[in-house]
Amino acid sequence: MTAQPAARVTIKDVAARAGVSKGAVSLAFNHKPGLSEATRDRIFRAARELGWAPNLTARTLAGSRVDVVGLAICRPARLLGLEPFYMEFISGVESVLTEHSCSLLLRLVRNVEEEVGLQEAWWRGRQIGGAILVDFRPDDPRVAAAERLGMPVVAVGHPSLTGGLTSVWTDDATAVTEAVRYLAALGHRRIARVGGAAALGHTAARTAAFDEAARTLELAGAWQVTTDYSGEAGARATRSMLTAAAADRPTAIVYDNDIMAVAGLSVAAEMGLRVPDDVSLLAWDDSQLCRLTHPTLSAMSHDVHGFGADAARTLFEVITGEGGGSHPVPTPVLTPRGSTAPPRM
Amino acid sequence: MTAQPAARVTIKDVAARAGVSKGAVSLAFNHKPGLSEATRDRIFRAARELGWAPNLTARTLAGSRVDVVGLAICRPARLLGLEPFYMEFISGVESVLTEHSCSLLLRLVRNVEEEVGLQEAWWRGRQIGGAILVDFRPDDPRVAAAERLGMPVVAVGHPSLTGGLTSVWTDDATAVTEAVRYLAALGHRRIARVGGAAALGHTAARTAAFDEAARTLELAGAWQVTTDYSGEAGARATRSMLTAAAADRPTAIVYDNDIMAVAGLSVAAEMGLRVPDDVSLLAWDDSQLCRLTHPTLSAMSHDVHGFGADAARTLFEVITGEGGGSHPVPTPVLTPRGSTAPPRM
DNA sequence: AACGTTTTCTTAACCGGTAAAGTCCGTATC
DNA sequence: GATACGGACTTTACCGGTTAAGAAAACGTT
Repeated sequence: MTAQPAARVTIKDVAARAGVSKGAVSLAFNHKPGLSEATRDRIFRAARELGWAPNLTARTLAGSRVDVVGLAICRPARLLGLEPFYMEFISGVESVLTEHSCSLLLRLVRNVEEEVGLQEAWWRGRQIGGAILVDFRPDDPRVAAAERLGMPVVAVGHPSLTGGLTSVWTDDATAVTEAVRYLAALGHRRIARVGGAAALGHTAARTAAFDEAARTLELAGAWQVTTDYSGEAGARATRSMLTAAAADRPTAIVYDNDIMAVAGLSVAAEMGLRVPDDVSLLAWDDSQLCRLTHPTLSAMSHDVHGFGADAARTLFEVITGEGGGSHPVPTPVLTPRGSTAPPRM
Repeated sequence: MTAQPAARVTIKDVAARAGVSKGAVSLAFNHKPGLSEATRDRIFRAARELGWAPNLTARTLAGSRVDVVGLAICRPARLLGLEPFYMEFISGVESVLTEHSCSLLLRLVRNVEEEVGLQEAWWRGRQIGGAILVDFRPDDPRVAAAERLGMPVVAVGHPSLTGGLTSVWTDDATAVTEAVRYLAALGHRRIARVGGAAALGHTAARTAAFDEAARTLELAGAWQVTTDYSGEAGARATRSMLTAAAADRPTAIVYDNDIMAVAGLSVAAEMGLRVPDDVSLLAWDDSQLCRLTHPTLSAMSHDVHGFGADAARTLFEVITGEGGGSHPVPTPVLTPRGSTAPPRM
């Protein structure tokens, strides 16, 4: 990948045109003191006339800032396309980065080890000024790696998973508990959950919280499985739940994302079951999708865009060294729509 | 955004450890001739022991390659989250970039002018070695900008929109024609289309092709509208079509993406219309979503992942100067599923 | 008028690499 | 035995900025 032979204008050209040294141009463009208003104006005029903008690569090398943050996502590419979560998260991140005229370096990776290597290469190579780490799993190697490198990062995940890293997280346990309580309050006793990827830390947290809630509420028929977050997996799981013997068949199912909930809805329809009369469905994340189905999907609603923005903001705090303590974002709130109702035996 | 005070290993440290000059280290790491096997080994060992990797920023500045390609997307952030298209496209792009250990610099922008400015800043600042341009509109300013800058780009869009730029495109006209022919062959005469954003070039192309097909097939009841690609807009458009007087009401609707088709399905259900008996629906792009609904959605199926990969591959060809001519990717093919059938009057 | 201060700007070193030109040395050539 | 040559490195000059230290001009003071 070689550079094109294009006559690029550099700081030297601007300096020559303004009749000053390149040091002066640098001062002007970084709004540092030591220049008269007149010279400053002359420099900016010259730069404008030449269409010059500082070369960020050189600027980075010279040791000041790095205007890029890294984000590596580790999920099968095919699934990513469909998961509204990430794109919405990214758009939230972007909205904050843009304010700081900062860009996002994105990369899809196959596994955590690859991500560790990538982040290290990015950091060592001064490609990024910090990173957002997502999808934590127990004993995640990225915690140690980030600390070893001294790289500013914000971890998106519960503190129990992210070690000493500054983190931003949703209170999954509370949200799951609320979801189960809601369904139980409607009168459901046999409640099932179609979870996400078992390897992920927050899936484990939700699974534990679900168990706990079922025990507290003395729900005999609680039942949960984990999947890969795909619609197909969601459909499969739902199908196997709904074809169980009538005495075991759940009357309400909670999903770990909205894609699987949509798939569940379709399975119910295909089996001739009415939602919510025969079975209630409760989605998670609540993208626009939940309002597009019929019936509309009740969901644990979550401002994913805001979540991303919050993560980015926190990263900036870490980078500038202003505390940037860990904190939770608002817990997903229950948004009842058309897919949940009391069970009709 | 200042750098962290971390003791970073540089080429000098490696050189010292291996007992050679930094020039030698550079030669070794770029696999250039002029070093004995023994020295080469010593250098690599030293680098491994110190955990050194070349600083890409410095490497870029020194004038060789840039291992980053830019992609700016111009759609309201909220919509992006839901559109499976982009994430899937990106994952395709990534799959090729990864092979070249190249990263993607992503940015969401508000309008084309902002994008032009951004791409120019990226290019001038040596942040990127090339760019992928998407969502062309008539008289797109990016064509001139890219040519003026001499920046390697691949334009995703029909050559009639992308001027002299190397481009990769789908044959929308043919696909639309096929879609309309198919519905007409099933016996539909009143066919409607819910299009995407009017400002986009390919929307115009599809609109024209739809008109043309309707004329050729002498369909009196052809009817189309444009939207913003959102599910809400799709629902609104569908609702207004399906509430038309019976004599005008379309018996088949083609959508410009799958989100709107899903929304359309839900509107039909809400109005008590059976799909496909009362109305046939045909989606576009065909993400996993189309297989998750009930009935499943027939779609003009399109390998978006492959499309992205193709765009990235073409960009590399442009960068290395190997021709890299414009070419179409496979035309979307009709994938009939459960949402299309002959009309039942 | 001489002198200390500021203000304003220049110089030069440096960031961490690359690449062209230069040096040194062993060996084949005549 | 002087000369030419090629292999193995080293030197050195960039790339395009930043920044600390230095210098010159402007200014206020006594």
